[in-house]
Amino acid sequence: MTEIAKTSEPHQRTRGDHATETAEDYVEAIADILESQEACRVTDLAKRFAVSHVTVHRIIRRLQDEGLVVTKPYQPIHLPPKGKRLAARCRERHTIVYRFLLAIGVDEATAAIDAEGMEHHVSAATLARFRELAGPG
Amino acid sequence: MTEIAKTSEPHQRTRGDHATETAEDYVEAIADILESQEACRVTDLAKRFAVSHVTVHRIIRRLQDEGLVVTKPYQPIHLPPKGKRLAARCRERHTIVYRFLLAIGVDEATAAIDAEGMEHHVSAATLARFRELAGPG
DNA sequence: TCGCGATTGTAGCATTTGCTACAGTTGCGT
DNA sequence: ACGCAACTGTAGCAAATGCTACAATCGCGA
Repeated sequence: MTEIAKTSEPHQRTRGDHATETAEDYVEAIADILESQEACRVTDLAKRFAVSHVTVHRIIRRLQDEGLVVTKPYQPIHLPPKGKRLAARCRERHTIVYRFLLAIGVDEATAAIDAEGMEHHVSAATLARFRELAGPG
Repeated sequence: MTEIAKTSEPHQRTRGDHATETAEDYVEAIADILESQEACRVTDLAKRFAVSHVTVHRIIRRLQDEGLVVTKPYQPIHLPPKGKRLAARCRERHTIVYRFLLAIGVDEATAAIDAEGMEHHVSAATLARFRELAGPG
């Protein structure tokens, strides 16, 4: 019973959602860091996410497998075109959500925190409405 | 390096966020089900979340440890006062987010989906603004 | 009352994401 | 040229959330 898992790779649907969020967060962070520094290292991300360097290392390795980032042992992390595109999309979405929250009267600190969590759950349709209501940027 | 994990229980911060979301989702779902049926069973939740009954069983056991739900072997699931309070809070928040999305012009189907994901990331301050902008319910 | 289907519970495994502890690299200063 | 500190990588563990497969329980109909 339960009639689930009709597809070949079972539990990948829900897991996938979270994995996607992680990928987006990391790629976005890497793009951010690469704007203020010449190189992005595992340690930078570990500080950013308040996580051990080991966790970052493993996630980066997975992102590399997915073609979203590029690294070599003991070398900084780069974004290939695919990663840059994703970063740009995430960045834009994040900005829209953030500006929208400000526009409806949420204070900056709260808007920053909420945008961080909300952005991954805002559909294209909702984002479009947010964009309009956020007013001119 | 990494200077994290100063507290006694390390990786509980981030994990905790997700665990909280799960708890809220389940308690909310139980409250929902108990409104349309006289009893809420593991199977009902498994269908609701499109997950195996085993996964539900384990989560319910954890929620029971936290005092959010009450169950006995082979018996339906109930909500103690603590669980009912949490459910009420979640429900209200969910409703506000949903009504808000409708108010800004998002279609019902999309609003339902987005509200589901967004609700866990909306702070009290943002929720207050949402409530005002959602208009009279 | 007996049995069979549905529900619930248990065992065991995989994956993700945390961690600590330790090992390997790199690079800079002496 | 050497060594130490910082950074990176590896090994191994815990917990959460998925799964399948199998066992146990319940309840209803024959």
